[in-house]
Amino acid sequence: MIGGARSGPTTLVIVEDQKEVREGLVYLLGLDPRVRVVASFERAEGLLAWLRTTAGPDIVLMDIHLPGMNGIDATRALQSAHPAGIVLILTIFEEPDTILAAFRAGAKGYILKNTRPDALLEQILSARDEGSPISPTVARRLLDELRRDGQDAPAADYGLTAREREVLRDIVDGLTYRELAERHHIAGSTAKKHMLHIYQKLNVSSKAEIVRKALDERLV
Amino acid sequence: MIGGARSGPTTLVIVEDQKEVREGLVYLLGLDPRVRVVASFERAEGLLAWLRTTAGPDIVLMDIHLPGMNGIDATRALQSAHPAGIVLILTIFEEPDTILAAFRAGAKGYILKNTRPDALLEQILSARDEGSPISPTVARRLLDELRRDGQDAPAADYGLTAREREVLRDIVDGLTYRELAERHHIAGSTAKKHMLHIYQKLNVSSKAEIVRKALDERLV
DNA sequence: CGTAAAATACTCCCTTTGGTGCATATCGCG
DNA sequence: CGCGATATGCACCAAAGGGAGTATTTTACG
Repeated sequence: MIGGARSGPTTLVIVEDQKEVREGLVYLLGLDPRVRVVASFERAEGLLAWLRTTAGPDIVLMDIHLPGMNGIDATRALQSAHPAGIVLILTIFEEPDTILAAFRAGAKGYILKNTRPDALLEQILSARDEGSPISPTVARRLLDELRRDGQDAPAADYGLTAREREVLRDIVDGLTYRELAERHHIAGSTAKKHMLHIYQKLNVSSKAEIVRKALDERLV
Repeated sequence: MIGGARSGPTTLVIVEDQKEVREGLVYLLGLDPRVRVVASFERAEGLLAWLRTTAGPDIVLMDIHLPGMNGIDATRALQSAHPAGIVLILTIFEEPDTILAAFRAGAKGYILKNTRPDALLEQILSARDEGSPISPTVARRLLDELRRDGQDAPAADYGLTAREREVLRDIVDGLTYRELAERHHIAGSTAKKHMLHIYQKLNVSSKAEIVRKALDERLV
């Protein structure tokens, strides 16, 4: 079982097609007694076949560019077969799309190959303890991408005044003009007047429409 | 100007209320010639005041729990005054809400105080080069939170009937009972009757509330 | 200082909505 | 078959909402 109870050092598997890099990693990681590389593969298919007959390692270090099945598809396959398994992407690629795809596939971390050896080891160990090691460059890409996703609305504010935005918020919260008036210590008729202005600016004519529009366009 | 062209070492400012920690950081970071701590404050207000009279540093290390203005509000203020400035949160707190709030406020990185000194320095330097250093533990929280955001609709349907869901969709689209009735070839009073049932099932009492609830809980 | 925009407030009028009660038709299921 | 849930419909009423007009005070800005 991948990710099962450990005894002794954290067990690793490496999937990396370049022989020198693969052997370099095996050697390098072999120097530290806290981890133990139990297998390495140059193709993802090799790992998947191996896992059908053997207890899985604690962590898989996965390259992305591989002959045959790529690292992201392999991650997805691994996750669906062993949901508790920990896959860390270890690559030189940092395209936003690739990064997002990796995490969507279930990768727990994304480390760049230019990471210093001692830092690499720390990152790998952190993954075993419920962490998600992500190289700073990768993290920035990821945040940028998610920020764009989340909002990026050019914030069409329709020329609403500060007061009108306040009123709008309360309406979206379901308040009547009377309740709204009490909360802001103004007359109900004034609250209504503000709303009428908002209606004109947003080109709608009922509370239901305005709530929909405000939520859709994130005016609140 | 924060984040402006550098000459020589990366300049840092530290905002941290605990005297020992602050002085420890100043000392520790002072050992490396690649960075230079140009100021430190125990309150965010001090930093903001200082920035009004002085050219800003490359990077601000910001604690979250501070007397007076907290680190997240300070980050927001800093970002709105100096959009190019780089703020790294340096704290012991790792609550998902706090983490999200920090990034939404404009923080570029989020480092935990238990980070080893040499790693801390690497992280700080990576931020200057378009990176976003994020401690593994924090990254995991962030990914979990963002994953949750995207999907997870337990789809509470409140026992609505098929007809009621139809009516609900139209109401969310901003139709009046009359328009809705025409569209479905039923009487307006019937449309209203359906809505009254929906009100009871969802425990609300106005179109505005139902639109809000339907959109919030993805009932449409 | 003067002007324009914004915020405040009221009146009148009509429409829509929310709430209640009552009634009929249909359908599925035990 | 009869029961309950669903869908349909109407009447009535009070509350809220939408629209138009007018007017005073505050605030912002050149």
